[in-house]
Amino acid sequence: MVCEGAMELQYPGRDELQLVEVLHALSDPVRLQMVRILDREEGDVSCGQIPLSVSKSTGSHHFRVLREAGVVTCRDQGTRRYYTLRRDDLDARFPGLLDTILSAASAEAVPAGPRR
Amino acid sequence: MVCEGAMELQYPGRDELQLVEVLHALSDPVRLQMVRILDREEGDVSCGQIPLSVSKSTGSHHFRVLREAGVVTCRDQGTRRYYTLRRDDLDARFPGLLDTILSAASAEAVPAGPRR
DNA sequence: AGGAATGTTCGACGGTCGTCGAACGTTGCC
DNA sequence: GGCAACGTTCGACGACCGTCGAACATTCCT
Repeated sequence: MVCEGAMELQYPGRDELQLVEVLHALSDPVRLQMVRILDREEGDVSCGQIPLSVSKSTGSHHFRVLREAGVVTCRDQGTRRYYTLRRDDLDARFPGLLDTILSAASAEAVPAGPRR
Repeated sequence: MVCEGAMELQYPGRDELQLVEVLHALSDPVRLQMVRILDREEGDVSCGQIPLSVSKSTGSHHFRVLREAGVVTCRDQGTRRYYTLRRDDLDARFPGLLDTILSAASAEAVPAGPRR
């Protein structure tokens, strides 16, 4: 849709971030992958730019979960919706959490060849 | 039961820990609370010693999830089963993850009265 | 205006999850 | 031996989750 016209998308404020919600949002392989890409790309990534292993609608759903958990924000530009990691808010509320999880994800993601 | 006699309980080895599984295990309020208590008590905690907000069987179920995700180990002694956080393994595989999450949980857990 | 591109929403589906009480197996103590 | 304490297992239940295709809304381009 990239719609909602006058009203903004809803997501929790910095002080409303719930640890359990964030952990749950990141405990899905697809969503974790999304977050890793958002991390690498330094924001400004739209749905279509990410090579998703699921359908369009499923991808949209996962982005919504991330948004409602407070992990990402989005901003519309033309027909695209760009997502951004809420680094500052996450760091402020749960210091080090995002980085640690991203590091853990990288450390684990050694598909075939530990040292290369 | 506190049984299984000749065979040990199954749980993943250090190198088999999956980030997504760990995050999922910790994304439940009851389980996160369990882990927080195990952290404070420095291991050696049995089911019955924890003030659970759920029934006995549900508590047992959650401990199993934690164990199968590789977050805790257990050891039987008499009629009791003592659980322990797998700190070393978690730290080795996902450095800082456990501490960061525990800190985040503490930081967040200020029910009514930020500074007290 | 018309059409293409992008992303959301809406059922619908199967599977998993969290919860419980009841039944059971172990262990330890009278 | 018998009984109480402890924790697990077994259905069962409702709720939620991940997935999809189809339909829709918005924007942009020609």
